[in-house]
Amino acid sequence: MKIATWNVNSLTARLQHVLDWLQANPVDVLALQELKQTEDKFPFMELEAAGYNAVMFGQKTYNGVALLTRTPLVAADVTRNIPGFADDSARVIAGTVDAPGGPLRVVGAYFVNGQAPGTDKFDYKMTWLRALRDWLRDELDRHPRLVLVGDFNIVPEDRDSYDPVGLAGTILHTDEERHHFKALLDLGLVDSFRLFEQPEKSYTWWDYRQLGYQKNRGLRIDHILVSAALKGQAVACSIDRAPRKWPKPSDHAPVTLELR
DNA sequence: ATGTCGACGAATCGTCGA
Repeated sequence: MKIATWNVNSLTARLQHVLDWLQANPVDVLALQELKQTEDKFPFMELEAAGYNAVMFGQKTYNGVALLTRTPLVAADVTRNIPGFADDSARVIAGTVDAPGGPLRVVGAYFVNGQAPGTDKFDYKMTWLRALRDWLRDELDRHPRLVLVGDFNIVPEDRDSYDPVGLAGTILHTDEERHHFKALLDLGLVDSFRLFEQPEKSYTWWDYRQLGYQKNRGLRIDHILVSAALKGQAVACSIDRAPRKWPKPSDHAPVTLELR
């Protein structure tokens, strides 16, 4: 069973990339972020023709998340955003899929970027991260078999940044953000990418500017965290850089986890 | 290199967010 996550930077602009990638990589679940579209624009038909069911939570211009699945989700328990946390942004969608070993809870999220420390947006990021952790604590009680996937907008460790010294203390690299990432691990979640040997300088995002991809000036900010109950079933986790080389790419690459 | 990309509203570019 394979679960993937991809920030597509507008599904309107990237639908063909998603369809092409799914054809080559027929994962069981694909979580998408930054759809930048409302539900009436969402390509349900095209995805269905490609063999995928979809649930989405969108808004105009910004944010927006979806879960694409080869088999329909348990419809009754799809959750949009963090329950009890008032939020103008569409950032979270969670659902349950049937999987070997029992139902699997998939939480797809587009974490707040936060702009820069000291700004209102950074404060919102901290508040949102606290609310996410508090909700996930309960969610893990209800669903011990859980994966948290998406664009975390957090560089967990120095080795996940092309310039950890020059960028120390800047957005995505602050101690406060890393503290929140660790707080998720303290819930029993594990960064599945680090369960396996990985190439040096593995990143999931590269700035469009300054030949960021060509120079591998990237960050690893897209993650797949697995609950303790699932950790033993993880077989592989990898970043697929291929679509980052296609014409008009998303600035993010997809990440895929394989569970046995 | 503020050095790109995408969406939007209003104009055929400026602004915002990432």
